[in-house]
Amino acid sequence: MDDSNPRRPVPPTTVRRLSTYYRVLGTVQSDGQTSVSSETLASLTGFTAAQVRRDLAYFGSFGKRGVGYAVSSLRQRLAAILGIDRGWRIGLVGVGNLGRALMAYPGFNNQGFDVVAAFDSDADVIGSRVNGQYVRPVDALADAVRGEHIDMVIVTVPAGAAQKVVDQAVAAGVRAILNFAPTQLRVPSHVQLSNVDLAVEVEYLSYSLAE
Amino acid sequence: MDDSNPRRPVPPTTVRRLSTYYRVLGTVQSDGQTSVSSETLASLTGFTAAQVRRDLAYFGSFGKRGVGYAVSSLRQRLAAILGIDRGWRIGLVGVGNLGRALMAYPGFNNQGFDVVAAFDSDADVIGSRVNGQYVRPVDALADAVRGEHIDMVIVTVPAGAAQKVVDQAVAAGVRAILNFAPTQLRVPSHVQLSNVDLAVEVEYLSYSLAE
DNA sequence: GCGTGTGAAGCTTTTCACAGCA
DNA sequence: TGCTGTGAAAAGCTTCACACGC
Repeated sequence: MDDSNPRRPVPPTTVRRLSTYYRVLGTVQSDGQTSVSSETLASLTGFTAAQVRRDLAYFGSFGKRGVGYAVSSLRQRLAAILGIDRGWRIGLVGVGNLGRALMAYPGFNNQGFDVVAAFDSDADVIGSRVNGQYVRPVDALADAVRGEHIDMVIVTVPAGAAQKVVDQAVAAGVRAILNFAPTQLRVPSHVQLSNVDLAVEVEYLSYSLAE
Repeated sequence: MDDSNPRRPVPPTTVRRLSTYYRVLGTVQSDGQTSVSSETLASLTGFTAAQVRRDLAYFGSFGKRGVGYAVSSLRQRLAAILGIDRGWRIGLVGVGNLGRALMAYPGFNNQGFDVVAAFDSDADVIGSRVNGQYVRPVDALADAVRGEHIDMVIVTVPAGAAQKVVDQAVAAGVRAILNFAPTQLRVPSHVQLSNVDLAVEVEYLSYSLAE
């Protein structure tokens, strides 16, 4: 079969790895390779070859036995599966250092994601231009979500301000929230929420060192 | 038992959650609560009560049946378990927006982690002061790791520059690397490596929306 | 021959459900 | 009574190992 619609439930761990396959396929492609084996993808990503094959097989039979995977078509497939070929419209709230870093991140504004609006509460920042966007006041968020069809909001405000931002975005009909504030957010079940906690991995390393 | 030394192997997932318990216990403590139940910790973190109890039980019997966990002593315990009471000395390489965001992150430079040195390759940034640190040239990294006993290096440079930075840090004897560059790094097995890929979660959300 | 795709086994992690203690 | 700590069961994920097709 070579359908992109999974017949079996796809583990979240698999989806997160797809993102990495997509990235390294870009570099493999730049290197002029047209075919790549699960073994090679494994060594480029740090996962195992069995994981690579299993992960891809959730979505179809993309490889050729005895050969490997066709780089360019696999990459396109992954883009379709991940939905990064859909031009999601993203609003970013909180244009501090982290917000700016994300707006400039290669593979964010670049590959598939359009940060189409940026918001902040700081009068000194509002009206300034960051990465091609004029920063608007946070109060303008709800109208922008509605009027400019924003699908996803990235939250890079301080923890204390995050829930209010999210409530406004949700009320205005946003479909997904990516939260970088170190706080637990409440959203209705029809809104997708993902959290990135920048402290978790340092503390994990700290634990590993301390053991 | 109430030893902090686990008798059974601790799942990595548990360690990552400890970090979140530690954070929310801070807010519980500020609220003046002295005791907290697994149910409450669950609702504050988004995990389940069973997970909370199981996670903590890996390290001892910290709770009182019928009551809950003593907030302040549990928090101290977690700090000891995670090793964030040890004052790890951290060097940060790449003082772009992401690097600056991390240096200013509440609960980084604050709670247990000291960014004691910052490095960059940009002549315009070198010598400037960021979050209390004078930015030094990347060439000074190895000497600093050796002479100033840096335990951990945070890498926030572009992907293409990351491996070289890591090689220098490793050669100079660093024990752990936290990598934010979207690339697979090679380190010897005695060096702990963790990766944070900022694109993974957006793409995960994108997948969820696309389904 | 080679490398994918996949049953089956093995391992990890979560959830259940309740005994036991404050 | 209320809530922890934990065996046991269930679910989820990874690894093994090999049949299959290029």
